[in-house]
Amino acid sequence: MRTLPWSWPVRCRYDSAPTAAGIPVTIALSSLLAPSTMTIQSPSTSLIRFLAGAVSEAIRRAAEAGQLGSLAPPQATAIAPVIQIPNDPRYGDYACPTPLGMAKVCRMAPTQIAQTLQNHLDLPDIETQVAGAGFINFRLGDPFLAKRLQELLELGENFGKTATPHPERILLEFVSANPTGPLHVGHGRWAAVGSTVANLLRWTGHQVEREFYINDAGNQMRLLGQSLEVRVRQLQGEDIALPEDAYHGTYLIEIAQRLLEQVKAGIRPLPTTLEEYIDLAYGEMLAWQKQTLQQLRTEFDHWFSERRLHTPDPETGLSAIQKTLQELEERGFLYRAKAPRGEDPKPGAEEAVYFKTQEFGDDKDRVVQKADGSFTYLAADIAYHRDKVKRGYHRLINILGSDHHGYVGRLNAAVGAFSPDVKLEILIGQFVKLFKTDPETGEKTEVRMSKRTGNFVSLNDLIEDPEIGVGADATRWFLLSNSMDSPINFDLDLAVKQTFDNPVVYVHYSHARCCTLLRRLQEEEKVQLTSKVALNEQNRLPYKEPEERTLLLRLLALPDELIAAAEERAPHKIIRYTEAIAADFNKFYDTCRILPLLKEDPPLAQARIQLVQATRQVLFNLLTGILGLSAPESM
RNA sequence: GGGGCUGUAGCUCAGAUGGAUAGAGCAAGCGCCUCCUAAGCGCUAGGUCGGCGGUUCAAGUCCGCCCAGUCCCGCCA
Repeated sequence: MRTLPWSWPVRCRYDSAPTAAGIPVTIALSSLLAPSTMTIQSPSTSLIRFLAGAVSEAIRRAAEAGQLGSLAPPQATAIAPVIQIPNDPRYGDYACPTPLGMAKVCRMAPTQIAQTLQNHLDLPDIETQVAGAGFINFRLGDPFLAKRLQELLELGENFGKTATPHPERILLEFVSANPTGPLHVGHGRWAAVGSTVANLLRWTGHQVEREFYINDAGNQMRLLGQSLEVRVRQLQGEDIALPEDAYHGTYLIEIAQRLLEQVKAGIRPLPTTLEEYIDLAYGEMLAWQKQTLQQLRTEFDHWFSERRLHTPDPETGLSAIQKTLQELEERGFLYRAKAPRGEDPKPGAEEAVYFKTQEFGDDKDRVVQKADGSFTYLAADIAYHRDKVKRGYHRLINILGSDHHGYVGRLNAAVGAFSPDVKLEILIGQFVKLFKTDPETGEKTEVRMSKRTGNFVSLNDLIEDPEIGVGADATRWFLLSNSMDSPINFDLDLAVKQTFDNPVVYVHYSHARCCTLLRRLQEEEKVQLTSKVALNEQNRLPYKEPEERTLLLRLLALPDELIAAAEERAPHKIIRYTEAIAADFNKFYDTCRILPLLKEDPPLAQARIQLVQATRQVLFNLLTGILGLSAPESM
C-alpha cells in the first residue's frame, strides 16, 4: 500500500486522569473508556480518507496533465472529494460523486471527468468504475479487505482510533447544574451526550478535558440552606412552614433526618448559622450529583466552583469577577447607563454597568453590575469564560439546553472580548420527556418532572430505582439515541423490556452471542484464535454468502463512523451504526454456520470465526469505549 | 412582536453536509428451529418528505413566504 498523507504518526497526550472507580457493573468497563494517557501510534485506516486521498491525487495529476479542461492545477488542490457509501450495492462499496460537481469549473461533461480521474487513480486491489451521471464507484478487492481485517484484529481495543491533521486542545463543559437538588433526566441527556462527545473527540485524535461548572454561589444556595434549616426545625417539632420559593423536595427531609441522627449520636453539632446549613446541604447535594453522574458513567476532569470567582485574591484583594470587569473596562467594553444603547431608559431606572455584547452579535447589551453595585450572573459567567480562555484551549465547547439558546450572543461576547482566536462552540439540545403507559387506560402519558410536586422521576431514580428498573445502560442508550435537535420521548416501558423491542438488549445480545460462540470454539473445539487473515489460492477471501462481506464492510467503517460523529458532535450516529452492526451480524449468524464447517471447510470456518472476532471487537469498542455502556459476555 | 428547534411510513426516529430507486426499529400480515443463543432470520404491506414558490444538470437536504407544535426573549439564578 502506498504511503498516504493521513497515515503520519501522530502522538497525542491526554493529561487528564479520570477513573471509573466505584461503578457497580458486573462487566468490567474497558480501560479505554477514559484513557489517562493515550498515544495513537498506529491509527486505524479510514477508508473514506484513503479513497478521498486517492481521488485528490488523481485530480492533481489530471490537472497537471491539462486534462481537466479549464481547471487550473492550483484550483485543483482545493477540491475536497466527497466519498460516500451508496445505498445500492450495485454501485460499489464506496462512491465518489465529485466529478458531477466539477463539471462547471472544468467545463467538461461529468462522465468525461470521471473517466479522466479513473485513469489517474492508483489503487491496487480496488476496482473502479465510472457509472451513472458521473460517479466513480469503488469495489474493494479481497486482498485489500484482508489487510484491513487483519489490521482490525491486530489493533483490537485500539481499532477505530485515528489521528487528525489538526489536533486541538478542547474544553468540553456540560451538565453544570445547581447543586440544589437531584439531577433530572434532562441533565442526564447532557451527561450522556457530553461524555460520549468527549470519547469521540479523543478517539479522533483530540485532547479533551471535561468540566462541570458548579453554580454554587448566589441566592439559590441561600434558599437551599434555609430550606434545610426549616426541615430540621420541623423535625424538631416546630410549627413552621417552608417559604413559597424554597426547595420543597423530600430529599431535604431525609438529609435533615440524617443530620439529627448524627447530632443525637454526638457525631456532629447542630449547625448554628445559615452558612453552616448552606455548606452542609451543598456538600450533600454535590456528592449526590457526583455519584449519580458516576453511575451514569460520566466522569469529569474538572469541577469548577463558581465561588472561586467571587473570592478575593489575597495579593490584589480583587475577585476574579472584579478583575474581569476591570479588564473589560480597560478594553472599552463597558459603559454606565440607565438603559442599554439604543433603548430609552424606563421611568425610575438607575444607572448600571453594561457590557457591549452587541459587538459580538447579541441583540442588546447586557448588565454586568447592577445599580446596587452587586454583580449579575452574567458577570460570573464572563469571569468563568475568561478563566477558560486563559487556560489555553483552542476550542471551548458548551452543551446547553434549548432554554438557554438566548445566551449564545452573551457567551460569544464573553470569549470574544478576551481572545479572538479561541473558538467557542455552543451545542444546544432539546429536552427529554418521560412517558409511561397508564396501566388502566393503556395510554402513554407523560411523567412530569417538576421539582415542586412530589411526583418526580429524577435521573437517580431512573438509574438505580429497582421499581423503575431502567439502569445506566438503557438510560444512556435512549438519551443518546436522538439527534440533539430532536426532543426525546423517553419510553419507560420500553427501556425496561428485556425483549428485542429494546435495542439495548438487541445490541447486548449480539455481543454476548459473539462471546459465547468464541468461548465455545476455544473451550470445546480447541480452536486457536488468530489475527492472521489468510487468502485462498485465487487470492480471495473464502466467503460463500453475501452476508459475510456486508458485515466486514460495516465493521471496517468504524474509523469513519467515529470521525463523522465526532466532527458533527453527533453521538446518535453511533447508536445507529451500532444497531446496524448488530443487525448485519445476526443476519450473518443466521446464514453462516461455523461449527459444522470446522472439519468440512476449515478455511471458511476460520474466515467466519474472524468475522465473529471482529464483530465482538467493534461492538466492544463502541459499547465500552465510546458509548459508556457495559458489554455483557453472556446473557 | 422577535428568535431557536421541530414537522419524513400507523408509532418512535435516521437520512453521512446537494447526488443514483427516501431508510431503520416497533406495530400489522405471512413464512423459517433434528442445525453455534428463535432474546434470532426472511418476505409482504405501508410515503404529496407540513404547504406554496425559488435557486440548478440534480432539493427531504439550500433560499423566501405561509401553516402547526415546542422552547426562549429580566439588573432572576
